[in-house]
Amino acid sequence: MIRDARVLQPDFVPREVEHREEAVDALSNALAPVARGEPAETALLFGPSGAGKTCIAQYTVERLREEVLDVVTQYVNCWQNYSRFRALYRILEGVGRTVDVHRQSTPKDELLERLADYEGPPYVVVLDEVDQLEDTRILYDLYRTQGLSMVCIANRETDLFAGLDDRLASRLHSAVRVQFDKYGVEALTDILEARVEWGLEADVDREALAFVADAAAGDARVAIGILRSAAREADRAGADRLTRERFEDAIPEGRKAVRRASLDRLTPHQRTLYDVIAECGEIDPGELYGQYQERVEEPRTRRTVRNYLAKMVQYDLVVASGENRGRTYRLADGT
DNA sequence: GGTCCACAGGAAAGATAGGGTC
DNA sequence: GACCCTATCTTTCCTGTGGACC
Repeated sequence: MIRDARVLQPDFVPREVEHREEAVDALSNALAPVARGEPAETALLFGPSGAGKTCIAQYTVERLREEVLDVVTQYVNCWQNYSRFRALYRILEGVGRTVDVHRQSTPKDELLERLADYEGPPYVVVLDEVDQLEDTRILYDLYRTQGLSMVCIANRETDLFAGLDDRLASRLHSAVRVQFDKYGVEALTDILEARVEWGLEADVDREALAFVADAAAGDARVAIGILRSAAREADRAGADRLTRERFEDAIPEGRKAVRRASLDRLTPHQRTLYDVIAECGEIDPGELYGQYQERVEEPRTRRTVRNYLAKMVQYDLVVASGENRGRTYRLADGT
């Protein structure tokens, strides 16, 4: 059943992309000056989760590496590397300048100096989930770094620009923008069909894949998660055919897998808050804090809990509605 | 209208952990 | 091993906002 499991992984970058030719062209054009040894234009990729932003960025950068001999690239997930220090560390890692950098004892200004001293080939940095950066001043520092080009990925343009100072915002307004919309059922079906062709030895009809695409509501991560879950179950059962029924059974697990990836990033205290909200449906902050206090041995202060909740809202796990005394929390749709 | 209260979120200080240096 | 430095997390203090109540 499963010939190549890699193509069913969420971070797989295909050799050919489906239905995103315009985005690939726009990004390729922005990066084209690199081939002449010049810095590329800054590119901003916006769109909802599962719309293919990360995949297209990595695909385009990979094609660039095929065409240009002297180019260095690095992918930085700003969700995981949200502090200025971590993000800079990852960027320096891309050019091999972290040999004697110690995570706890090297001032971040020194990291910046090292980056400024970089004199190698053009360097393209993909900053994924850039709106998660704690300190967006790093973008200004990168913008000013000679020979370094940025591809910034975020869900919404307003989320990114809300956190920027005026100086940087005005510079980024001239950057190349690529907007991604959710995939339609047809497009998502094509993507699934290609994955089946590359990675599975199975009989799957297009109608069943269209059913999966519809269930995923335009989110490629969810669609591929459902496909992966169904393929795994069929493999275990020794089946050689993926039917609509099997996909129907795989939908909860496929969705759960995507959600699990987000929940795994929560600390135990954050997870307790998430569980309380999950059980109560919609809850006000006072009640939420009370229940949280009862469930953990050493509860954090209210202020820290507010920080946790703000982070979970940023992660799209929780939705905060209303202001001040009218504030309530509930789980985000689909979680 | 004035007061109280619950809440959000910024700023600064404190606590902690990890690594380097002597 | 003691001390220093730094990043990160947490707490404390504070201000602003808006609903409820008198």
